[in-house]
Amino acid sequence: MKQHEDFFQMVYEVVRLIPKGRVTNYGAIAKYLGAARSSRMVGWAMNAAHSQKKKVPAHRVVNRNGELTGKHHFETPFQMQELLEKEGIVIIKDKIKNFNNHFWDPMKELEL
DNA sequence: TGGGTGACCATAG
DNA sequence: ACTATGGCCACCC
Repeated sequence: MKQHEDFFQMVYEVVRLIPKGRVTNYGAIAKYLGAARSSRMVGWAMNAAHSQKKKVPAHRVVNRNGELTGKHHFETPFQMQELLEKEGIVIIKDKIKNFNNHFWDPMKELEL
């Protein structure tokens, strides 16, 4: 029985709640889940996201600077940027333009 | 037991 | 903009 698998599922659930055209970062998700495990674990969870039955919009998760640090883990290195641009997000040199305007914080958006 | 690594983060200079 | 440092925690030698 692995505890981290529950954590993975929780991460995926949060990522699925990210609205189209919005993005968040690894640390925000870790914080929302109680920060029991660090943001590294969120990134690690994304590493396994592609093998999930239910799809996870992993392209909507970037690092704290709005950089597409996870692009190399997609099928092609451009896919992450293409998916985001398709949702109306502008990316310059692997960095999201107006990141602050697109940022979606689960702590603020999901709290009652 | 210990070192290196990683889709990270924060702070300091 | 950059580097350095410490923390984080699971994984793999």
